[in-house]
Amino acid sequence: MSYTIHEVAEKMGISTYSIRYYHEHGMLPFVQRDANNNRVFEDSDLEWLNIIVCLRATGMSVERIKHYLDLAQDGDDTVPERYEMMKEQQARTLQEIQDLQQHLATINFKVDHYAQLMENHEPDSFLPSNLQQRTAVNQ
Amino acid sequence: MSYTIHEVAEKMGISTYSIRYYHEHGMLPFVQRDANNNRVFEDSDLEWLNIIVCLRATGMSVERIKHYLDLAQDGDDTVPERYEMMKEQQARTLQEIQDLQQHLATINFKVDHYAQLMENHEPDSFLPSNLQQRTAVNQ
DNA sequence: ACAATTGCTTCGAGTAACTCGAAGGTCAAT
DNA sequence: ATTGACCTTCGAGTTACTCGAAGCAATTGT
Repeated sequence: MSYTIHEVAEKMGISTYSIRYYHEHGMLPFVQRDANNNRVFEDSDLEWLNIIVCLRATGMSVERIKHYLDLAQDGDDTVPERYEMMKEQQARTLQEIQDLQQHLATINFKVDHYAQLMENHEPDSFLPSNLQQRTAVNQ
Repeated sequence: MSYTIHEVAEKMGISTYSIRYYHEHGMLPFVQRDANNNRVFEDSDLEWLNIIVCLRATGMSVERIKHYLDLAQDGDDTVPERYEMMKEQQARTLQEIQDLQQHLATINFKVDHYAQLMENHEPDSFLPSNLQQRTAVNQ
């Protein structure tokens, strides 16, 4: 089964621009061209793209991903380095999830606070303190 | 208590460059200057910066954050809009956490796979399928 | 007392990873 | 025959930093 760039973009939830960008940067080395020079994607290319999307979404740079994919093409000698890269990415992602949960708590607090304000028609008593001091004219 | 830009950077875990960037873009409207034109940060400025860091880390653009902070300075009439913004950010962050957890599962799988390979000194049988077909020379 | 160091400043250029528009080729359908 | 739907490349634009250079002020070492 083969796909156009738009079908792939749809399937993977990224833009055609990104896909071309990844291809131009050597991250999709097996993508073929048809008679009109259009890119032709196979299921195996989608597997590669899936890895790319996963690593990008978890904060690995395009350059590092390229390196990882190059390692994968260099055979089993590179398994230890790939292992280290994935361990690092695992740790980074765990940390990122924790950070986001912390930030989410902050946002939840804001949401609840504003909801209360709107329910009670009370003035905002939880503004950063300098707003109360320095822009008292607004109160 | 007041702080230098380096102290703030340390405290907040961001670079001095970012802090200057936020200040230049009107997101830290209350930061003062000393006799030598150096920025002087108060605890109240740290509260603002805390919000900025939280919203940036959860994917809000600098422009939107600026708008949110402007709303906060415009008084209680803007509470409903701020509420909507935080609801949106809440949803976005929940989604982002879910996505990351999914990606983490993919990475965990890779880590385990490589760990097994290294333990058993076996060739990699889980490469994306085109690597096995098209670069069989490496095996 | 004077030079060196430290720490801040602004300004302008550079970077990563897209993002987009323009100009153009191919093909199916009206 | 031309319209429209896709695809292409190329080059410029965008966001959010990131950095280096040049300069000023206060402190520190000799």
